[in-house]
Amino acid sequence: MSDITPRSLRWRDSAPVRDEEIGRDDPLFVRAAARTMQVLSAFHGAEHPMSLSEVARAAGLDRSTTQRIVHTLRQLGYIQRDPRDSGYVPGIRIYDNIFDAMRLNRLIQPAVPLLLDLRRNVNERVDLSLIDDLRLVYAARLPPKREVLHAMLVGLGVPIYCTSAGWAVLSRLPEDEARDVIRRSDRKQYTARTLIDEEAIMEKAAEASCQGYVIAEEQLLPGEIGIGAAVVNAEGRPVAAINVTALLSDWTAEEFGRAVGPALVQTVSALNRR
Amino acid sequence: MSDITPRSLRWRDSAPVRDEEIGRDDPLFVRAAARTMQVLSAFHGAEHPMSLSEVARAAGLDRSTTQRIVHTLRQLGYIQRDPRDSGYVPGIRIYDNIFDAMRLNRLIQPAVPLLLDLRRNVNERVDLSLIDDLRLVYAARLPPKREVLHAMLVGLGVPIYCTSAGWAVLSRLPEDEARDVIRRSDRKQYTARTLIDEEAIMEKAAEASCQGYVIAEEQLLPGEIGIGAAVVNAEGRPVAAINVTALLSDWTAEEFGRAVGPALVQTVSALNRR
DNA sequence: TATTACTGTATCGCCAGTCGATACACAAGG
DNA sequence: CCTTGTGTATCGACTGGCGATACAGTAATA
Repeated sequence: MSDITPRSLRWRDSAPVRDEEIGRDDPLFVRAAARTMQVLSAFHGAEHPMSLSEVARAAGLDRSTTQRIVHTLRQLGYIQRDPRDSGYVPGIRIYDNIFDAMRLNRLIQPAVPLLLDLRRNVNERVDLSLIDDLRLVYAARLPPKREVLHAMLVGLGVPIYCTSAGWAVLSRLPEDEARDVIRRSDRKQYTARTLIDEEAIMEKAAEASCQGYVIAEEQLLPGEIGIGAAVVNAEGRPVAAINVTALLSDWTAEEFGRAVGPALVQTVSALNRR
Repeated sequence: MSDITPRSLRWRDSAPVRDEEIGRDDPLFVRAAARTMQVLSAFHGAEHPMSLSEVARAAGLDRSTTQRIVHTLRQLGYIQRDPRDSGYVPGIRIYDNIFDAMRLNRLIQPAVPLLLDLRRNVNERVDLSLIDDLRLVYAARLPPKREVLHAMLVGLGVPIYCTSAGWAVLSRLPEDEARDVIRRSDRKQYTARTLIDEEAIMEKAAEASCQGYVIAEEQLLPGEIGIGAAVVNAEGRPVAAINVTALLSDWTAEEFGRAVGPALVQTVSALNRR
């Protein structure tokens, strides 16, 4: 079974609903809702449609409980049976939620035309991502004219510690928070050049801080070069990031920075503080 | 507040979780899960970030209950507060679910390269949509070179009764089911030319049935022309649809059909019965 | 043909957990 | 001042969900 993303591109470190989060000492915390979402998020990183027991295991719930919740979610359209291979998969109803999320997101709406402008200028892949603790989640993704497969990876999460956009985000955080993010990341060595040393990463953040953007070479995928900048809100806190990605075979880092950097900074500053 | 979709493009007939669905006579139906999803789907068609009371009203739940569920979903990242305007909006965690849904969908994976091929041939917007009862939900959407805004409307639902893709879907259903879908649709007159008569719609379906594709002119938006074909599974039931959309100013219906039809049929048949 | 290990599905009693009433602090607008 | 909206918190009554337990089917062992 092929996948819409190459194997190397599937990061599993998206944060699932953790078991410990349930049963917390919070009178307002309704466990049933958490259980429901645990079931829904049981599909994280799954390779195949999942059987009931697999869902239960992934959700950390009893098989009986899982059964009833799955049954309910199925009736509501949030879970379906896979038509061929037997097993459960997320249902179409989910798509409604993502559409609502994008529609109500104050950042995405004004960003789209600006991203299109940027793409027109630089003619490489342009991404807008939102920040989720340790990772960036693609919210919009414009492929370059030269089409690659990644047309629709909205929802994919990439780590902050080893991406250009992530470094740009770090540069806008107070130092202690930035270091905290880095430390809590499980720094995997995706390529030989992936930075995992805290100081090295902070140095990249510093670079982003003074230039407004920062370039990452081969951090997640060999042969890939990225340039990223962070979007901040009215309080100056980072809320999103934009990055442009290209192939190292087409650019040197210096050329890439000179060609794309200014346009990127301009796009980001148009979105800042809104 | 601008929106990522023009006002005329926001169909509200996406099916929310209905109140009647809760409290049904089903011992396996867990109400708490339904309540949770009612809260999550309360954002359907919302124009602004919603206050607690608005969420409660939209979800059809008590304010207290809503409060606790929102509280929980917020801790889990499925709901956030809008940073500027006060109010709740769907959280980033939602994006994980959509990504899982797409990744585990057996149809989307093999479809992407085929859609790219098709787009390369016809050079107009190409959509893949999944069927959700009365509507089609965009699952992949490839904009044409000539960029329009609609870069990322994954998750948008459009009605079946008045779209080319929808007619193609109808053509693959048994007649009684097709008529049932049409009757249950609340047939709105989007444009002057929108078909709302059952027989007229069935005729379009018949056209789709013999040609393999069908053309729709100005059904949802003035000036828009679309051509659609349905994808069927091994049992011959429709599971998805592909449509190509262009501007009436660029094509006559006949030209459009001759130019795009064969390529579309070929793409669809490559996806059929898998 | 048993045996085992999976599926998905169904039933039911007990008691944990949720509902919803009720209340409070605060802000905006008349 | 009152009124009407926020968001948040507390708590007792009672319901509704948990999870043990069971069963039919299927597929891959022996």
